[in-house]
Amino acid sequence: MNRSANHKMNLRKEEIYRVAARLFREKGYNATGMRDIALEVGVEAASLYNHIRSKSELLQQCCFRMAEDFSRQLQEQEQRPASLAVDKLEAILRFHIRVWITRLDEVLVATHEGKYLDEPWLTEFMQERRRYMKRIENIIRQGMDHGHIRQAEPYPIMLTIMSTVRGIEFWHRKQQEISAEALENGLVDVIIKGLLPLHSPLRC
Amino acid sequence: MNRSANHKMNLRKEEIYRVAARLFREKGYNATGMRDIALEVGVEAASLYNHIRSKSELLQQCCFRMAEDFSRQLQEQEQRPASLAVDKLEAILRFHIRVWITRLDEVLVATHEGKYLDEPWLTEFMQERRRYMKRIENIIRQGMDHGHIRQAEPYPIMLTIMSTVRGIEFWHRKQQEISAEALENGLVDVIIKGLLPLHSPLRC
DNA sequence: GTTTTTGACGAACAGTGGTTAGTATTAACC
DNA sequence: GGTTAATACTAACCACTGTTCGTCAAAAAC
Repeated sequence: MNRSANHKMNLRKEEIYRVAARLFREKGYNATGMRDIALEVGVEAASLYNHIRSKSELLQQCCFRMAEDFSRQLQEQEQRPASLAVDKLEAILRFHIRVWITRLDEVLVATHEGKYLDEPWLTEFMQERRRYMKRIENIIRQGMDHGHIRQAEPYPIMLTIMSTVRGIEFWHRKQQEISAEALENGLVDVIIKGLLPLHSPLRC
Repeated sequence: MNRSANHKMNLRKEEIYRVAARLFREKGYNATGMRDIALEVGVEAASLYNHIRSKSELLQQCCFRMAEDFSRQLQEQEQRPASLAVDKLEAILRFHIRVWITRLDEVLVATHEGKYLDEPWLTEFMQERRRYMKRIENIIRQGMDHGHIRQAEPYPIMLTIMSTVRGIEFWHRKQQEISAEALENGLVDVIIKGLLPLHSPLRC
């Protein structure tokens, strides 16, 4: 098999993967049948098995591709100087936001449908997520040690960074009445700068 | 049928509802069978239908009970003086957090499995959520008009208030290494006060 | 030009889903 | 104590699930 054939094969597999990710998001993993996927690919359900091993393999791809992309980005931030904790957190937050804006299907499947992974992938996936959260907590702690982040519980801050992006799901649904840039900057502002006005007695 | 019998009947129905909410959260709506629910209630699947009309009715209860509780709380806040926008938002946020801490099953089902509602409930449910978000946005705008909230896009702020609580799901899973009170106050702090330390040049 | 591989197909399987019908058992009411 | 209502049970139904099998046409390889 030459390179071109290999490429063509992966194209079809990739198409199935993309259709599956979209349907898994729209209808949920369990409510999406192989026949639904096949219909949108333009093929019979049985034919899908010439390209993939099983339905659960599609879910695994969704989850672990996202996990790897997130982990790789976090590693880049970890390698920057320790004094830039706030900048790291902002970069991490912006990366999260952009993924949720540009790759909503995959990231929502990984977030909402990951619990349907079979073992041992389920355990591996949840452990990886736990580790990821711990690494962000460490960066927050770093920032507090250097005095660049005010003293507070690192855990709720980490949860907020992880969870704020989920609102982007609603932004996709409505007619996107504000731009992607305004959304990103707005979300970063809320988390990084806070809600209160400059002259508030609570701020200074 | 006297009041005691009526009460007893509602007790059984309520038990089914509670079991269903827990299983819907743990395994998802579609992956939860009537036989699963029946097993935990201690009865055969067919017997459930002496108390409920259908599986989807259980989902409807989850979704619309939560919707009503949230809407009622929001109405209380809306009736307070307009000058207290920040206090309103804090109260709303604290209400959200407490619901996510004390009634995780129901609120997660409403949030994650609501899309499996049949029509016309699906449309009604999503419209109600849209309205709810608009009402919060209005409070934020109110605060900006009165100068109690710094000028910014109200939409991302609303999304953050709506979404931060989702991280509480992870807090439930782990051994709750911080208390519910510390979690609540920590989350409120991040949103209301922001991340940066007091002496940061970005704050003052 | 022949052989081999790829990929699509229709049919079918075994399991599971929510739900209903009919019946027996228990509890409440007069 | 007999009647009635409520609720439990067993059995079954039918639609649908992910997946496999054997077959066949087309494209790739030699």
